[in-house]
Amino acid sequence: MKKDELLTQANQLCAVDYAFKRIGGKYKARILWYLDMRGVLRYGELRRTLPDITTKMLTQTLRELEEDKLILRKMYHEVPAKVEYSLSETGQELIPFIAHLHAWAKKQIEMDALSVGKVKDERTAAVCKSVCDTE
Amino acid sequence: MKKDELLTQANQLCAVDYAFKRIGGKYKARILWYLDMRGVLRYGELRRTLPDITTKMLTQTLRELEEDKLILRKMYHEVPAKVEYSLSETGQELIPFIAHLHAWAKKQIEMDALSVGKVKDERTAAVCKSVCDTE
DNA sequence: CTGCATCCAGGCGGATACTG
DNA sequence: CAGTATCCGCCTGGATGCAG
Repeated sequence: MKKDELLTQANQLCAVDYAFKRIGGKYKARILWYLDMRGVLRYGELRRTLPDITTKMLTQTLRELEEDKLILRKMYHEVPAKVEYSLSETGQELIPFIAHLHAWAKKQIEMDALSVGKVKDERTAAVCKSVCDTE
Repeated sequence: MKKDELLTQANQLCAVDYAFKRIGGKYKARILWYLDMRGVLRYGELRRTLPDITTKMLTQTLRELEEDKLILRKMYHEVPAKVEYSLSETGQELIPFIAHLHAWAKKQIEMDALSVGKVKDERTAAVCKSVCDTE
């Protein structure tokens, strides 16, 4: 959802609602998080970092983040094409909150694993950890 | 989505993704936020606080939050019925992050209003403000 | 390499009516 | 008062193929 569409109905929305419309969705927070951790990323790097994303969703999500001015897009007119994405200043303001959420989630996942006794495959978990939880 | 369903696929998920699955959706964050601001709330009070919610979504969302142990549910076997909802300890740990998000969103909304020059209806905005942004 | 176009399924959430 | 039950539209997101 675009920012100006949101504004037209801003009256009936509260701030928390507004925020979730801008950074909600299946991939937005993760992309912001990765961009903060790794700095500047190319399209293909992002795609490899999110193994479950399709090109359609990656492009669409990046466009929305760009229109909302949360990320910066830099094109190089070369052959083959090259595009770099990075966090904007506004986007960086969101990192502390994603970090807090991330810390909370990690703790929860560990507690869940203990109490329920699942998550056996430690190797797979380690892969996810290396991709997602690098600090 | 329930917690145990999440755990079965936890290996392929990263922490940020996990968190958004638990507090994402259209109403979850707002409900947690209101419960923190107002303490204990009854079903009907919650419904009035979220003017745009239907009983189906309110019940469903409350059930999911309860199963995820983010809120507490206390029933009184009286006539007429009475049920009270409040934050659990785990739920309270999420408040700082929602607060941060809320502050960010408020700032963004003001900036958007200035730059785009919309949001004319101040009375309606005031209503939302009184309901959503009470501190 | 970095996308866009098209088609399609599933599920989130809405509307309405009914109940202990 | 605090929900259930049912039906249904829409929109998110997936799969595939094509293009500059």
